[in-house]
Amino acid sequence: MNDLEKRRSEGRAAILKALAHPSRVLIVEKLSAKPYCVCELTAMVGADTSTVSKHLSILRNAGIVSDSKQGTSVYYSLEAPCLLRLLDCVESVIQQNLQRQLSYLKA
Amino acid sequence: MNDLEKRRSEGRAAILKALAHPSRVLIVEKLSAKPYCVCELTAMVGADTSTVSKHLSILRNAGIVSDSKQGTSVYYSLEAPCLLRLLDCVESVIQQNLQRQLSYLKA
DNA sequence: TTGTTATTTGGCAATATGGCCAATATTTGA
DNA sequence: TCAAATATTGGCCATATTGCCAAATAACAA
Repeated sequence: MNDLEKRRSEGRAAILKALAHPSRVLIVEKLSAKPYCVCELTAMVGADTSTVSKHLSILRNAGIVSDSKQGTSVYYSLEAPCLLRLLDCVESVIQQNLQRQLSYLKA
Repeated sequence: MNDLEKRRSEGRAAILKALAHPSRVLIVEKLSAKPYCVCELTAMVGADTSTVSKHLSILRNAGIVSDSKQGTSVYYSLEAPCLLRLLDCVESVIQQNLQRQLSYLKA
């Protein structure tokens, strides 16, 4: 792995890592419909506000979401629209795995 | 987050987690061209054989790659073709972040 | 059988991640 | 100004991840 490849892989892995948590996946899916504030997302995720806030800051640092303050609330929006197709691909891997398991059961 | 949503997010995050490591991203990119054995991938990644073997087992457990033994070697192949488009999306997020940083510099 | 090559597995130490609580802004409205 | 509501940050602990070494396993050839 040369230096260029190494930096490329590290950059890509960093984005994937930012997505790779159940709560963060859920947040991205919810934000694909419309922006939500932290308190709304907190209710959806079902964790402490501070925990959700930290998840959001991870997504923001990765450039996946953006925030804008309105009154005392902070609203988050999805920045990268292609992420939904990305999740579709992930879903197809899951479906393929299920198919495989089914065919093992039959055999 | 109800139970269905919870399980869905966990499943998707598990796949993303399997991808979210520089060496594993590199492996997926290399395997998109053609299958390689562990020793070839070990050379590409530049880590201990045992380390690469463990990375491959993580990818295999996620259904992202499959393996087939040929002699004393084990060849790994990419199972999910859409993963390349997934990486393209990740790349576009990176490019978008760069654009943003550039426009900050200009301002 | 014995040795060689290729791979996997177990074990361990270092580091990273995740979650809650408590403390600290920040904005708004009484 | 003071209190209330919303978010973020710091601290701490439990758990997970990663990478190397050493040991075990598997296939093959002499």
